[in-house]
Amino acid sequence: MRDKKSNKYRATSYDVAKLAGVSQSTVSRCFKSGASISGKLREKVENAARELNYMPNAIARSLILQRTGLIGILISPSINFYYPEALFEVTERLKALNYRTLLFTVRQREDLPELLEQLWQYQVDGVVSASFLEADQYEWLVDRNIPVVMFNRFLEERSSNSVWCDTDNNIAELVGHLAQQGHRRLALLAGPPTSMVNLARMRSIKQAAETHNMQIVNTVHGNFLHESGGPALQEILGSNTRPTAIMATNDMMALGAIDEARHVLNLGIPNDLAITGIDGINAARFSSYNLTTIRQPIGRMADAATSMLADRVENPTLSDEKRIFTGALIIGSSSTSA
Amino acid sequence: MRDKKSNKYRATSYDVAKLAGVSQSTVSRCFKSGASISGKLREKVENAARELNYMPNAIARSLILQRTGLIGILISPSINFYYPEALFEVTERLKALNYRTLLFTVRQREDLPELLEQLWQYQVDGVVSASFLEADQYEWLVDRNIPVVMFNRFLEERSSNSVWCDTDNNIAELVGHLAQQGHRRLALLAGPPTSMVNLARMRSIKQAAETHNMQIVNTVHGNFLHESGGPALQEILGSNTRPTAIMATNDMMALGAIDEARHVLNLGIPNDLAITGIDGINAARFSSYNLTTIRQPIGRMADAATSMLADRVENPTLSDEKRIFTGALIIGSSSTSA
DNA sequence: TGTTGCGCTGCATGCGAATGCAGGTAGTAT
DNA sequence: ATACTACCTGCATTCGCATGCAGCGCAACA
Repeated sequence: MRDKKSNKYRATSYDVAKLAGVSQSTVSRCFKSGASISGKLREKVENAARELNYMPNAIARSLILQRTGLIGILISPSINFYYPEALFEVTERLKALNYRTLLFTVRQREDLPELLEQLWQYQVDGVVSASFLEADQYEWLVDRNIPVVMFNRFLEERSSNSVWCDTDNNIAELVGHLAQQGHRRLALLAGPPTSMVNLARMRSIKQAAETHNMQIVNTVHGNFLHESGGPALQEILGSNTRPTAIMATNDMMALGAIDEARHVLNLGIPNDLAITGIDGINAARFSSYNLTTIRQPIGRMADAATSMLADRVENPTLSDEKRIFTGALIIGSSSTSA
Repeated sequence: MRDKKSNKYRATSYDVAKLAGVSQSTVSRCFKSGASISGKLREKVENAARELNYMPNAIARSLILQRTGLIGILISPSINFYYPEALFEVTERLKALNYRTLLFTVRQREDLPELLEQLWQYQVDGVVSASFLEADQYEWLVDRNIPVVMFNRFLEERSSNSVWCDTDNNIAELVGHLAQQGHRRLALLAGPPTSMVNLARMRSIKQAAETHNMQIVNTVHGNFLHESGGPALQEILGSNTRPTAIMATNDMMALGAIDEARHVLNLGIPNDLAITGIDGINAARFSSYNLTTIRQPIGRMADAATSMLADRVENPTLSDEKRIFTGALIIGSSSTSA
């Protein structure tokens, strides 16, 4: 045992008990809300605790309570990149619910198995996943009694707790807007074919285009980053049938395309070419771009995810729930001249 | 005790021991690297563990080892906003060193005392602070034997472990560049007067301006966000002596100023007005802006911070160290016509 | 065959706090 | 004064794993 005299020694509830002249149980009860303890003793304990710099050891408490108060967050770089506020929103809301955030970053699918094991070893009370997560990995956690909420994702194969933004209607509205502007030939600036968000958005766009009798003359895949917008635009415009409007499945690529169009190809946006995005990232509002896009209600989604998760930590028998939000169409000058 | 038959029961080392026909200590040793255990028993234990889905409980292990493997990260929104990769870099490097990240977001100074208590209660092995942290709060942690590394900050009052980017020389170079372009009158688009980063940058700019015999005609404070760049620009241009160049103390405000200049005031950048930033954020490279700026080596800084911290967790007696990096001047078209 | 030594294994205990239960005290009612 | 509550408090145990120490078996050596 380390020297109790040393200023580095960390006082335990026993030390406080001895100094206050009470038992360890009394000290413990003193730090637990709603416990029965008399005013006199409480004061003595609190004084002793203050003198010794005592605070309860959350690790020891977790061991006996079978609850750590830790929530694991799985997050891929992209979500933090496009919605840097999302992680903060989730963490702050978890804190308000008295949970702490154990952060795990997920670059690639292969990282997951090890991360899941760490979640399990650290006894997290629940998991928010804002990254890939296969159905069987979801199940792996559920089997171990760890509630999971998927953020901005859901599983096709089975029910799951998830928070999702359904942009179908917004996209239909957006395509309608382009049709109204006289556009008949679209090109799709898509993201990675492996991305669920990308696929869902592509599907909606295709469907809406059909409804409005618009032709999708070309589909090119980028990687969701700004730098992939330019090359993709070049490829789109290099083919035989030129579109009059380009719909990107995220904002960043749309910005890249706008930059390429204006500064490399000397095209006027929106007069020579209309460009739209989806996400509603911050930079889309900058007046250099003023991008037409669809904004997702990230704050409300974070709220939903954390409260759903907390409910399931309290009551593990709750069945799965999917909360679906809708976005907001934002018409900017990248698709309409003022 | 929960029903062992239930599929929700979590096996302990005792369960594995019983199934494998060995003692609990043997199971424990089997999961510890470098422990003495014979091949035969190891195999038996591993089979039993697999059958029961057993993995060691990191919480119980932490209790006895007096080490949690948790590193607390204090981070304010702004750093994640300007360098969304920083948090990921730090977390991934910590993971490589076998530490987990306990994330705490810091909106305001007042949040800190409570967060520090949580760090202490959760027995973190160390702390990376990429947010405000007063000298006495730093001391509070050090007193409790928790090593701390400041990221992109340091303390004036006392020595500390910190990783810092000294942009003095870069700023001198940048001012020299503006002088060479013929600029004589500068304005300062500063950040919050409470921000340490902002103050350091302001000081360097003033000093360099003096060296080059340039006049700082005006200093206006924004809040480091894009939206504060426009109003600040208006205020700067509204005063009597107009500058020919504006130096912002971060990129985001510089972009806001450029947008305002071009799209509201119809000024040509850089011909009517040169604008520069500092940070080297992603958007600064977008060809709509092509901002002249100073880029900080965030990846290397993250590397330095995590390895410094790990060293101090292993060896608490190591004295404080300050690692200072330098940035890189990036000349863009916001300060020179092509 | 007896002895020494090494390498494993198990026993017992401890990490720090929470809690069921028993016992104790004070206050109220009879 | 006695009985009965109600309210506190302390004892002892528990959570799951790590580890010092003792004991045991086996091999090598004399």
